[in-house]
Amino acid sequence: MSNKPKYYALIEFPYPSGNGLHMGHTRPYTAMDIIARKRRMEGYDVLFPVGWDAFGLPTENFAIKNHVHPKAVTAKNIEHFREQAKSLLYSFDWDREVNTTDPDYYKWTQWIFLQMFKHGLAYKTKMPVNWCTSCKCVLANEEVVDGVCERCGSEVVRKEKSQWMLKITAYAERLINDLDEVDFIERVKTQQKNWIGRSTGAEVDFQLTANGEQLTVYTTRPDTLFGATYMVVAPEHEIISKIRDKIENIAELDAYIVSASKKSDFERGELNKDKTGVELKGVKAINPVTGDEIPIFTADYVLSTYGTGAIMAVPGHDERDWEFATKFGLPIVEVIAGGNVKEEAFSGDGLAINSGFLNGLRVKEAKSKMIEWLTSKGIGHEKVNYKLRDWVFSRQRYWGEPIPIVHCEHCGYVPLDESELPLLLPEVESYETTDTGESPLSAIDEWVNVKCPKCGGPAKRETDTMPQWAGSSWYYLRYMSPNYDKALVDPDALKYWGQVDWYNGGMEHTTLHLLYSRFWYKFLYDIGVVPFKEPYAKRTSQGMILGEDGQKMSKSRGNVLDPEEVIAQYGADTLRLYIMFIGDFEQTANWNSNAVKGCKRFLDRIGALAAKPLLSKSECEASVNKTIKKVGDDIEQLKFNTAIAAMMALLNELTEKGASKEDLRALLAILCPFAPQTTQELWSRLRFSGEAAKQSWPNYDPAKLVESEKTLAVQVGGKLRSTIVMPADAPDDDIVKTALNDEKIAKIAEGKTLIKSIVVKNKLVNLIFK
RNA sequence: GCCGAUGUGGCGGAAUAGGCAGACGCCCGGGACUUAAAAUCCCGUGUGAGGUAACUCACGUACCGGUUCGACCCCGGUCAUCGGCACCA
Repeated sequence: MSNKPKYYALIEFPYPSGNGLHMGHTRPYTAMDIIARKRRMEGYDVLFPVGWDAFGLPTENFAIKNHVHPKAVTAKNIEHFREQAKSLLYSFDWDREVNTTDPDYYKWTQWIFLQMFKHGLAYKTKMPVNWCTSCKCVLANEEVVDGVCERCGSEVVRKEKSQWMLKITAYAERLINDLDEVDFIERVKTQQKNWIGRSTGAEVDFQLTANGEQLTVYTTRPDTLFGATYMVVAPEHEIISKIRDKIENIAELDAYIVSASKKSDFERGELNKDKTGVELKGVKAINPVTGDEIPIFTADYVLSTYGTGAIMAVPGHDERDWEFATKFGLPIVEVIAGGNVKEEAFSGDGLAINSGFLNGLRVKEAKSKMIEWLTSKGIGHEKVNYKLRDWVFSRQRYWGEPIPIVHCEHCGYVPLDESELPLLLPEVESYETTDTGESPLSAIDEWVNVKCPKCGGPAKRETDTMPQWAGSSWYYLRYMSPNYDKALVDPDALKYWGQVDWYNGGMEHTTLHLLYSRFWYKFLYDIGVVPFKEPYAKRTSQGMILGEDGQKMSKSRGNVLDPEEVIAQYGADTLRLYIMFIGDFEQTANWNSNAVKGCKRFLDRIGALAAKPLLSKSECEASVNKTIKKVGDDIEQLKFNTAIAAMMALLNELTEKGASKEDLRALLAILCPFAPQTTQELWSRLRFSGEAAKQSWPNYDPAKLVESEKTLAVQVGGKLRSTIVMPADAPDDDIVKTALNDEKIAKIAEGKTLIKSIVVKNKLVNLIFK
């Protein structure tokens, strides 16, 4: 903590896998290292930390296979990562390392969980979950990709299990709205918004003809209520049991429900072209605006987890309802003019027809009028829904933070007293999940059986552990005061470091880590632990590095390139330069072994230049000045590739014209964040004082950016025909006159009259002849 | 299907407040140095045509069209590739 302005630059801390740091790490890490180094040169007090996201499955699986403790595996992997990071010359604050598996760390992860529990944001519930058949573990929705486990690629099935959940949905609205307050790149914002999936509509009650029951639906198109000709409920919907005695075809219905329950969410989605369903015969619903009795179906295209699990079907104006209605011969009523509902559903805008008091209104007006009407009659109201679901927070594995909850027969779920934290992960004989799908912790009787903290009666510990995302949801706070033991972060340190100023990380974490950690931070804000609404002021994202063949680097493809090999062959500076020069930082890029040489040559050529006799007076002052500005500006915009190109161009000019001491001093200073080793070596050889990395970032002189002479393009009819040299800011008339006198232009102009000329100051003149 | 990107030489990529397309690098060709090779240095390098030559002309930023004195850039449409979401009512 100093009087200098502070700057907090953050990378996503690595999972220390057995494979070590890979090429994918070097791009974002080098980028942020360059930012951090530049900030230091600019006089900031910089926090640029690193740590280890060390809980997780690969380590645990390795431990099971090789009969070693995950702790030992983790320690070994971390050591390897640390060495690699150092050999890449990353300027991390090595005295601030955090490790999510360290009890002094996970004590606070457990503490946050307890606060969530106390505030009703952590709850346990029986629900269908995603079960990975290979990991033998529950997965969050975000961890299921294309119906398979994100991590191991094995099949994911549905299973009923009692699970700890975190109520992220309670923060859905703020997680969307507060994106307006932060500087995140647009695609991150859009992706988070789409994932949260906010939609505005209405809930509407439909009376049933049986048992005095009613059915509430959610719809985004209340304006089409007059066209609702049937209803559909999800196979899991509770209404089925409530009116069971009135249903005439109960056997048929039960068979359908059983078959639906056997399908995974993914399978249900896969079969989306062919709609299936069964009518609940003997019971009807009443359309509240038409008074018509309409049939009720159950079909698995309606999801129990969204809205109310029931819909009003408007086949005229919803594609899925249209398909279902066509297959089952149900009436299709047109209530918005503009399409041909006999041919296909019409979901566009138009005027309401066949809709009583809505007739003649456009969709938007009709919506609000209908909501107004429903509200006044007490049978409906406006409603916002989200696609986001609550976060499944239990894992049936060993290598994670134990959940600090005890279950007592009398008192229910009872939180451990905070003084008992950390709840240590006990030693076990086997790390393998039990055959019943329980965590290995469940096998340790003396750990499981405890006294209830509330009533003292017999109770059992929770044996599930937290998912890997827990520790990473708040690690950036711990860096501010890694050894503080009275709270998760020292309030003074927090006050000093504030928000993360710049956080760069992968797009693949947009709907996982980035969303989760924003959620945790908002919760900590609500309970007064942190002072801002958002943890990260700025978020950027790098593109992927692919193999030489344009494919994702993977062992099975055999196209993996180890950073260590490149360092051994060319040195760390060359790797750093090339990974930045490879292309647009935000775009995917293919590795090219040949192109690496260019960066190596660049560094060698600077060395050669520095070894030559120096000029006493600079011949390239203007170019040096311009390059300082360009490199500085480009770094801020993550345009490292053009920053390097500009330095290469400057070197070409210096090589041609000769370099002065000051030319070299400036070039080495702006190159230093990219290639710290080479620049320091040359800095010493040139007997410059101090360290290259500790120089001030060079200033450029704005006055010297102005050139006294300009080369202007001369166009005829928009096509380049010649160039002329003019004093800067020459009057338009002079420019046109000079252009017309130009030999080439005069030739073209022969026998023609000039009818128009356009002059763009200091750039070009365009002449139109007739 | 929806959302978000992207499409430029042999290759990676530059250039958007609409103003000299191809910066920088790789590859490739020619030359110098060397007994030779590597390394290094110098020259050339978008395509086509013409000229002994300095050069000149035409074409050219996925495709079709438009706006403009002028379009890689803006507008309308089409195609392709990549990423995300996907029966979300």
